[in-house]
Amino acid sequence: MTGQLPTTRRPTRQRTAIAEALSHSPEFRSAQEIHARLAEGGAGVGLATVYRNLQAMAADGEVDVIRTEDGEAVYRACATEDHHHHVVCRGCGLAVEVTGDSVERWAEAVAAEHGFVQVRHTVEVEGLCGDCARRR
Amino acid sequence: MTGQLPTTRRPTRQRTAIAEALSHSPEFRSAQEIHARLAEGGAGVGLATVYRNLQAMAADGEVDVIRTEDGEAVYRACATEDHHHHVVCRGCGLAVEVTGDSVERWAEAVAAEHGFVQVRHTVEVEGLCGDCARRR
DNA sequence: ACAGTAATGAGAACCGTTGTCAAATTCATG
DNA sequence: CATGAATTTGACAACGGTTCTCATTACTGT
Repeated sequence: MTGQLPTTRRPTRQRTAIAEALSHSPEFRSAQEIHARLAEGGAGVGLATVYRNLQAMAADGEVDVIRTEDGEAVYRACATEDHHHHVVCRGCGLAVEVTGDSVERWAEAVAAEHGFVQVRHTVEVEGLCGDCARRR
Repeated sequence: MTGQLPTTRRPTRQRTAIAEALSHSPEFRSAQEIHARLAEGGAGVGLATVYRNLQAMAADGEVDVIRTEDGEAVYRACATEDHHHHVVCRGCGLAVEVTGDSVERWAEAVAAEHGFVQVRHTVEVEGLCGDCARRR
């Protein structure tokens, strides 16, 4: 069920710069942050271009996207190419990648049980990370 | 006893209407949807008021908030009693309630594994129900 | 009833994101 | 290398959800 679509992407200076910038940061970055970083780095890239490419990369599974608490989309180079989820701290925003075969199976099974096909699922786990919990 | 923070909330027609509308829907609703529903229901409530109250309710833990894939905030009355999830058909909207102890345990375990506490989770499973699948 | 204070509503302001479209870049060919 | 077709880019406008502003209205305790 892996689906590398026939993606026809042309390698451009901008696209490379964006991927590069992203790969150098272990943290999640917003499109605006990347745009700013590229701007001050001399190699300016249009804001719209940054958005477009990040979206495309996310669609291709090259990067992870999550929404911050205030709805901003933030991206990060994928640590694993596989399908996975995140556990997000509602205190500091720390996000940890986790995989969970059991959830995948459960989702698939419970959907099939009711005759559903082409199943997709969204799982969000949030809590307080150790540091934030201690800090309260 | 833990408690009701000294929240000085005044009971108003608007606030009640919002809570009411929310409690009648098992699904997550956006502020705009609630605003629209109240509007056509005769008892109009200002959009800003809907936003303010939903935020307040969320802050007080009366309702759950999650962000849709496109960044919109959606709210749902807290199901303190029967915690369950839904499998929603993206064709016709059919929603089936399902429970899943395995998911609950997985979420708890995976969070604890990374030192997270006060864990909450949201799980949404979507696909095409049998009818819709056949119809394509 | 009355004053004090929280809540409301209409609309403007915000801000992240997406759309527009002409100009620039890339690729495949001749 | 020249050329043309198809992508991609970028500046800026437009969008949409959310928040802010502030005058007006509705509760509350006395």
